[in-house]
Amino acid sequence: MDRIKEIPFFSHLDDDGLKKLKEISTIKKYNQKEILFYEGDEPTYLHVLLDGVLRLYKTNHKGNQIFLHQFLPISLVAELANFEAIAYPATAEFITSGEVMKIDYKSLESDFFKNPDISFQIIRSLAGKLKIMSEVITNEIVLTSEAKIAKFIVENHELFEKLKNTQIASLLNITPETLSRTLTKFKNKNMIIEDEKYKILIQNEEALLSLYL
Amino acid sequence: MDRIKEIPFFSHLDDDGLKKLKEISTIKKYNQKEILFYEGDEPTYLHVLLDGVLRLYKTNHKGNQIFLHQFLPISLVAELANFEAIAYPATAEFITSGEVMKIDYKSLESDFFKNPDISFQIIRSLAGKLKIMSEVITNEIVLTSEAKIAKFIVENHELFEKLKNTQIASLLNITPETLSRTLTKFKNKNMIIEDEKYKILIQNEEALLSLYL
DNA sequence: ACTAAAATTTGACCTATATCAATGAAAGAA
DNA sequence: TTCTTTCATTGATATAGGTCAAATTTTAGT
Repeated sequence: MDRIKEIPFFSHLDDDGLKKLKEISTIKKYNQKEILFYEGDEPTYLHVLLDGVLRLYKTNHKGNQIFLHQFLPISLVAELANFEAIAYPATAEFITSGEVMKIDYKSLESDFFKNPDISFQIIRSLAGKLKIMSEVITNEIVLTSEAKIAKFIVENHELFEKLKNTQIASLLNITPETLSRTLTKFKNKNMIIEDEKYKILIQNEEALLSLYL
Repeated sequence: MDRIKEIPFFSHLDDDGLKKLKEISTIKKYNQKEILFYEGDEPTYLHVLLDGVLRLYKTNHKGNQIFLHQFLPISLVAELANFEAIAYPATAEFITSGEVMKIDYKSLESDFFKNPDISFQIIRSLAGKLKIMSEVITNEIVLTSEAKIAKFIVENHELFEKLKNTQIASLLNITPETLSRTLTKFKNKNMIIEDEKYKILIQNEEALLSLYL
């Protein structure tokens, strides 16, 4: 259980603090596709993702998943619901097997909030989440599909080698058809070329940038 | 300058803390339509809105404003940019005349973050902002226009008396035409009636709820 | 290597909502 | 009150992107 020390969030704790923390927390393993929490659930735990990839999404009126964010270890998960005493605003699903530390939030609040180091870590973590949300808003509300794709190519073109187009489409909350059509358009305009299979090379970065900046 | 004491954010400060705070802050008045900060600006101050109504919005590729939130006094504004050392992700414009306290953030950080009360207030404030962002995402990405309007009627029907339909449309990020057509539809389905001019009465709340829940 | 399943591409079509334009109603100024 | 500007309504049209379906290509399992 000395893994707690490796969590940046708690690395400043003294031995006494670590002991208390162990008392109010448990570690649990999850399989792929298992749900950590559902949109609407009441929060009792503060979750720290120790291992695996956790996907956060909302569901729209048609039942489609709207991708918000993917958590990689080690990170604090969905702390908003805890601090505001509201239900989780999104669903968290493991897309690989994984492991989380579940901390009883009520105990944490009373014991640890006096600790400035912890408070500061929480502030950083909340600010980080806010940044993610702000980016979600930019990507989903401000940008068109074409702009989203252009941005993704510029910022993550190496992912085209690693991910299927269906997966990329799902990260961008667009359909694979739209992604395919738009990539074809970009190729026809010589903005990108497909060097070898699934490897995209940017030919005209300015043109791509101009689509979203 | 004893107004600082009235700011919930700083109400727990002792006299010494208040004195320091005064040294690193100024109060400034703004006129209607003045801009507090633009999307993309680098933050140097932490802003506390003391008076007036401040609108936060992003601008899309066509130059349209996308409404995010309206701040009412007294509240801490746009703290994300400060904590994450990134540029402001949105523009803040006064829609009435107003007044803000501008606090030099760097000094605040070094002096006040050790204070657990302040840290806790900041955590609450960040969590509050996160909640707003989460609601923006729900409203803008998850809901259809019809659902947004139904939700607005259920939760804010009294605002129809106070605001023009163009203003409501802008709060919902839809066009006045869409709002008008949808209201007509709701009236035809006897979900709402327009009692007297601009006063909307809900006739069938269940039907409205079913459109967005 | 052979087959079944999954992913991609392309075309045809659909839908929600924006845009544009015209008309009428309300509000504010003279 | 009358005039002018703003606001609301309605119809016609445009458009981005989704849905459905079929053909083709790629990937994975045996």
